[in-house]
Amino acid sequence: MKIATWNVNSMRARADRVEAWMQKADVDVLAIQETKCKDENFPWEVFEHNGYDVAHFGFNQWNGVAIASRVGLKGVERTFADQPAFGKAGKEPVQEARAIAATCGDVRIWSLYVPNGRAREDEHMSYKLTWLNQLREHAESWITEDPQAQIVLAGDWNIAPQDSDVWDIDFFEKNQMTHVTAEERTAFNGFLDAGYADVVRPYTADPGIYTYWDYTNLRFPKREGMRIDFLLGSPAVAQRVQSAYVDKDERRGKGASDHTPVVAELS
DNA sequence: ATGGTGGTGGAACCA
Repeated sequence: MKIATWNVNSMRARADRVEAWMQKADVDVLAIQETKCKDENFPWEVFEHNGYDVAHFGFNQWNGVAIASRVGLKGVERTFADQPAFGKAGKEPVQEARAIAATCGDVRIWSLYVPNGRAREDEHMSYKLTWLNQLREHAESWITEDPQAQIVLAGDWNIAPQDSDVWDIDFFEKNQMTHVTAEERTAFNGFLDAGYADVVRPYTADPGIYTYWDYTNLRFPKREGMRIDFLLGSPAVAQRVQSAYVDKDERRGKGASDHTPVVAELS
């Protein structure tokens, strides 16, 4: 069973590339982030024509997550319990379209788009940390209650957990950038402490393997990327992993997303 | 070449 996660940065703009990639990669399940559309604009046919069921969750041009599967798609859940809401001053806080789950085959998959903290002192940073902590509490309880549970937390985590996950940690510290702070890393490591494992890193341990390159500043040709997209597996999933890779080719050429697909194959 | 983005929606915001 082949599982992938991919922040496509607009499902409409990326429809052809997503279709071609799914055919090439032959994945069974694809967790998608940043669809940037509502249901009425979602390109359902891209998936249906290729034999996939798909569930989407999106309100507008912001965020948006989906799961496509050709091994079943049951128990679709939108937002996790008590998912923190965000609202600008004077506006009603809303639970954003950042989490959708489905059971595909025998695995519970979450497609997650973790909030971007924007800046170290920004109110979005505390939102991000709270959001992650709330999710972690649930994720921890799922495997505490059932140690055999097969769960994959897939998505754009907007965190570089290790210094080697960015092209130059000194640049990030000097410019007070996000994604690398102790608070963000602690939030991410909470999932590892709870028993989840990054099932891709063991197969992609070489330096310079990233999943995201900013469109600006020629980051891709300069090889200045970040590893921020992860497949975290519960213990029962982790022991099934046979191989994994990051598809850097998908970042090349005209019309690429700024993120690459990240893939793991389970027995 | 001292700059160099892309998506959405139709200006400004987001990443």
